Amino acid sequence: MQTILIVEDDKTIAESICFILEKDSFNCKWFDNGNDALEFHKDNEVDLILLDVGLPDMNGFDLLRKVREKSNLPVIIISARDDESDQVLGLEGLGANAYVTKPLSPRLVVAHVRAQLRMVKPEIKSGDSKFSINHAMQRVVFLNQDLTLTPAEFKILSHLVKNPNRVHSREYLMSIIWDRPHGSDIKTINTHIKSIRKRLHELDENNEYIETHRGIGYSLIE
Amino acid sequence: MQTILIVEDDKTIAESICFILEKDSFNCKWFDNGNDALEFHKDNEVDLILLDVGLPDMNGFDLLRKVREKSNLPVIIISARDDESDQVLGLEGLGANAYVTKPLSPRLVVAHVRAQLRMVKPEIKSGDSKFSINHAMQRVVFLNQDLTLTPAEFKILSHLVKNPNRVHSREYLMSIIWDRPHGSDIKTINTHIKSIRKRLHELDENNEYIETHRGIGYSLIE
DNA sequence: AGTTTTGATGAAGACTTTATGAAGATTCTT
DNA sequence: AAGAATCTTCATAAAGTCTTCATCAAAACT
Repeated sequence: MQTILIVEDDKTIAESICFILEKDSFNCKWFDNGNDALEFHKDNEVDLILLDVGLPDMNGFDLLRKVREKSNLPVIIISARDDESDQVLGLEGLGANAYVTKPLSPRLVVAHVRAQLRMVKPEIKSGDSKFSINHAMQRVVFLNQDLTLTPAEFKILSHLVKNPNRVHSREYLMSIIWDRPHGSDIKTINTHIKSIRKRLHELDENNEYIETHRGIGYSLIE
Repeated sequence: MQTILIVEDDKTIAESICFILEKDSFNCKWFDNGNDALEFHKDNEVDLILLDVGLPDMNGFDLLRKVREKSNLPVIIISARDDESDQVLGLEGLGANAYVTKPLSPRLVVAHVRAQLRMVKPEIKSGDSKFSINHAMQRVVFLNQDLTLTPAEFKILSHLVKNPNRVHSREYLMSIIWDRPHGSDIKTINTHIKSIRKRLHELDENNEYIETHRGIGYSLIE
């Protein structure tokens, strides 16, 4: 589970953000002042900091500066001031990753949190799928191994990986392979699926990941 | 140099952002519509997209969705609407990385760009590559030996060395050889790759360092 | 159970993409 | 301007991929 550190002196705001974050199964740790937050950060593993720059004991920017001396974990600044030079200072000068201005909705804050964490640990799907996509190499990663696929196979499998647990018709999978209409036999898909399955079996004998849905199409089971 | 793609139909805004970005030594590419931008993204290496969601030909969100099918590069949304649900949709639903609302100052945009790219960068090369680049001499060092390359070969190979383990399309490799568009046959790249491979083989018989990705391009394996 | 429909499988052939060697065109040097 | 180096094109060979087809197996239907 990922830990979010929230540094915010307004208890109401902090609580509502924490509430949503925890509902989203984050571990949320709240501090109402910079020094305590810094202390916690020193000894604990933190994945992201939500930082109100208007703190009583310490300027939020100072806190950010101190954090940045030790780590470059994502920091989202919360500010009551919609001041441009503040934003530029925070983002560029001190290395914050995002800047949200009050009034803020907790839902939006969570969206920002997710957006940041997505970058640090890309491709975390709901649940921990055995599949992920290596865009840079045009490969599908299966059980931490790169699968070498033909272009058509890659197009099909990556689409299944992106949309698991739902049935995709052969017609639709055909349309993924070709940019423009192509008068090929629909059964071609069967053969492609066959070779994808074969490659998957080479890495994992036991399981059936691609399920056939009679009369409809195929789906990938997570 | 990093390439920023800016998709924005307001010429004034686009130009002022481009101006600052280029002064900051980014390579900035502007499109006033989604389709052209998508086309460019297909064949070129883009490091970040600045996306106005209010486009004439295509909803910006659709563009983002299409981009996300192929890559997970950072996307910053520019929007005239300060609408919370739009922001949440962009950030969470479609995987944008930041959301900036108009009116915007170019300086702030650049700050956001830097903040995003800072996160992606940690592709620090582990120093144990068999390749390195001697810029001063315009040479690639391979197994501690200087490789004599022609200008075109140097441009291609040094780019592969700088960005190993990812596929580079022939179109993109072409654009590296020539500064401005050049109506040459795309297959020219095959010939250059051939001669680079030949030179590498002269120093190391056994291994295949440049991998062919059918229908896509080439990559250098570390 | 027998028939029909649908999918799986393996292999052949068509087709597409890439590699290769060499020739022609271009550019650079002297 | 001649010669050398480089870049591009071309034809052909080789490799890889896609599609089709025939056959078998499995499920659904009577």
